[in-house]
Amino acid sequence: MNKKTRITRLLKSTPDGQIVTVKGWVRTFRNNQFIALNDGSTIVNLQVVVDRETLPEDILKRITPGAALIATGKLIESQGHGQAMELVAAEILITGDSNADTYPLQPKRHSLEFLRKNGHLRFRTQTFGAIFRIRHHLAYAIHKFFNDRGFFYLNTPIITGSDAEGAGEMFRLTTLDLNNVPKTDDGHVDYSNDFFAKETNLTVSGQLEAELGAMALSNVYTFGPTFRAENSNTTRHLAEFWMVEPEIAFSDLDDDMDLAENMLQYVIGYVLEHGKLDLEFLAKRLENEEKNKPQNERSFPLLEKLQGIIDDKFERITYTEAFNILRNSKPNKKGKFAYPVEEWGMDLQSEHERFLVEKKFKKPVIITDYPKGIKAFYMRMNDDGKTVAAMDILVPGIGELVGGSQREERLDVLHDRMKEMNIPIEEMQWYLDTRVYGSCPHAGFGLGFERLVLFVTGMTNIRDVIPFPRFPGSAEF
RNA sequence: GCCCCUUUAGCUCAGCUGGUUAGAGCGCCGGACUGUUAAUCCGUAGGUCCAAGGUUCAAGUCCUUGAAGGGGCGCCA
Repeated sequence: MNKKTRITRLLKSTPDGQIVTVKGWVRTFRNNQFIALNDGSTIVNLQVVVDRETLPEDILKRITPGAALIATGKLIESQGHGQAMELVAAEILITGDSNADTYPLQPKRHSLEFLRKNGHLRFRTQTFGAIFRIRHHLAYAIHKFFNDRGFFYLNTPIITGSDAEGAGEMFRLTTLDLNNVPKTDDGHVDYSNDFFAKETNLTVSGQLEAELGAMALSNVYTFGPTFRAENSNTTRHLAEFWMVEPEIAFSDLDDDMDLAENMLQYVIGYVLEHGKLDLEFLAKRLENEEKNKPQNERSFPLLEKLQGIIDDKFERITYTEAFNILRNSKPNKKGKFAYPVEEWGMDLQSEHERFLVEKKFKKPVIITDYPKGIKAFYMRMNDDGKTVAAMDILVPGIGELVGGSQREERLDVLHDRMKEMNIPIEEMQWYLDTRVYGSCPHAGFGLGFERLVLFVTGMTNIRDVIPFPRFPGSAEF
């Protein structure tokens, strides 16, 4: 079964009549003669030419969209115009038929909604093939980026016994009989007989554990599944998503921003090089999609947008600067914002982020030094006593792509902050110990991997860039 | 969780101020075709107009409720 050549490799060879075997799925069959065969290795189909004089009638009838087959024959320069080479089949072996009457995918454009409903087959379309190849390249590039810079890949727990991460609603995990939940005398759930003998959840972030690693290995990163039980119904949220969380010791917020910016530029450069054909396809797709939109609603052409990320430095402004820009902006003065910008300390809404990124600066913007009231307990207090050393990277079309901060390394300050925000200090001693023993300035950030894939592919719904999306009311497969 | 929109053939959609037998393109099926590129040409079949209730002489079309899907907002990555 191993004697096959993947189409991506064939395309790099010179066709001179060599005998090759390809294995893949039929996309279309034209003129009873031309099979467009795709094996998933590339978006490009290989044209397999069959001789209908010699090919048995029953085989000919079974070459239908979606059918799996093995074709062996000579690879020659194509006599047609649409492709450089083609395979003249001497032998066709169909390994799996596909009933054309019931196969949902037709050789035509389908809506993303329809393909979402047929999620088990959408991998076989050009669009989703491209998306998931790009997703792979991005994941690989992230590992490569960190590895090449001396970072260690640290696996933080998926099942967590810590409920103080404060990043959102958690999924509870238990083996208790839900029809007969044991209770303690005071009426609470008795976890003493549960699998872990305590309350456990699916992780919402590996950051706190990553900090433990960074305080010994210096530079670490996590890249794993993350879960949020929020009832979020948007095109940018999932209940199960993948997050990248580097953590760097002896570093401050500037180092953190540099790391994030360099990483984004590196991985986007990597896909521009290694996922060129897929990106070109997605770019054309986006262009067609937006043909009917009025000019001012169209997004920037995909490839130029990605090249711009590499060529341009990100804009860096403080929350206070952003606040002033927004307060004095035209839409704010004309009352166009649903949330007027009036009081320092307010959280920035989507409409504000979009104004800054898409109208004002027209490139990624890093906003730093947020008011302490709207940020997490572990972020380092600035000298003004009002803001923390936090940073969010906002990008066009997505909004928040990265959220990070310098961590509070001073035990007394951290202690006070935790008290202030009602974080259970007793349960967090393991975390505080990093500040008790050999504390140092350190920083890190979280990158929503699917949001990165959204940004790079130009797709607009996050459910289309993860193979098996989980969201409120839906956990198919 | 809140707001808006959509639901008509396998898919993508049209269907006017309510009025005869609900249409198109593509797909499927049948036929033609040896250089096609989502092939092309000819032909046939294919409908619980999302569901329930209501208004009306008459409802795909109007109203109410519900379901499913999409978009926006909030929560965030």
